[in-house]
Amino acid sequence: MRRIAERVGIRAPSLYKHFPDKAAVEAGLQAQGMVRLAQDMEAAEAEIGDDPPLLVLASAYRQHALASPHLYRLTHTRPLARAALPEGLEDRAAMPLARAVHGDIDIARTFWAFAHGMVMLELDGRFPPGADLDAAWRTGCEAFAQAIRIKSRGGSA
Amino acid sequence: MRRIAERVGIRAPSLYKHFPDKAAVEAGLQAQGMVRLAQDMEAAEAEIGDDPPLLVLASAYRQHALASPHLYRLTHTRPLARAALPEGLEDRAAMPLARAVHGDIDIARTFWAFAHGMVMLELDGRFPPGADLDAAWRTGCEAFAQAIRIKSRGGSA
DNA sequence: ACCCCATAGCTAACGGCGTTAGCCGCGTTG
DNA sequence: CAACGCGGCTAACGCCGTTAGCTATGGGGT
Repeated sequence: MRRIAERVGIRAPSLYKHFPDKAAVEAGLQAQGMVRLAQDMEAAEAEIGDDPPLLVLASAYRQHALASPHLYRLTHTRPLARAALPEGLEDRAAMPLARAVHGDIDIARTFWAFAHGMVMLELDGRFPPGADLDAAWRTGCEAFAQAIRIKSRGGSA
Repeated sequence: MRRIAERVGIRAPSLYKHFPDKAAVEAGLQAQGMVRLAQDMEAAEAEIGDDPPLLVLASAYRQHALASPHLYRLTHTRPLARAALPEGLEDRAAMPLARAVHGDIDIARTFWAFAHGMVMLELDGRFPPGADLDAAWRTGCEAFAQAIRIKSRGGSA
């Protein structure tokens, strides 16, 4: 809080004239993080073209997280302060993935967990130094793409 | 540190006669967390039988994390203090999964990320209240099992 | 047998954290 | 023109990890 205050040219206690406590500041930053995620995912979706959709979304997700790791952590590694979130934002951020998996909620959640896990392990420096993370991302995306194909065998073409 | 000391019937500064600092205590706990993980994964591997290996390992992993969430966090959400780790322990914990994926390192890493992501999202209360997590776990395990089958089509039977 | 010193406890205190209490000046509003 | 509230400020509280420095106890060497 003191450091945030300093960046704004203010003393720490004055922050409490604008936010009730640290948690509220974090909630505001979470909202910002969700907005940026939604924007980045929508931008990625628009650029899918003929590439594998999951791989495009996954690459964008990874880049999103690595570009501002602190904000990513703040946004995604604690309970989401939904009360302080613009209405519909959470869904908006999830829609590009939901469309890519043809609305299959289990695959969506599973793929989300995969991407979040990959990102967190990378941010936390958990992979061995030489690990080929691009290959791992590719492998994961292909596995889920295959799962979608199988699941929709009886639903569409 | 004061709370740990109290549990041992000691004052906080006396802890520093046994550990150089808080990070060293955490490293010790990380080592304990890794030992338990290795034990739990080995136990799961022994009970695979005719069940899907990935699903058995995944269930054990999830149970392991949910059984002591604080220790799981401490062990797996920060850089691993490898220097303070018994030699070979990290590999030992990874072996059951490595065997289940027939040594495919990319699938192993990917599956690990999936499991870690699922666990972290659950621990952080990130899933919507009614979410069917068992179904998500099942879906993920099946997707990776399928990926293994495809990959080994040219290698073994 | 005795001395010595390492071990392992203690209290006091430091700087940093989030936070609260209380003060003050300025600008807007009735 | 007075009143009030908004948004700054300082001082201080209780928590945190950590350090300095004191002390008692107990095992080993002469």
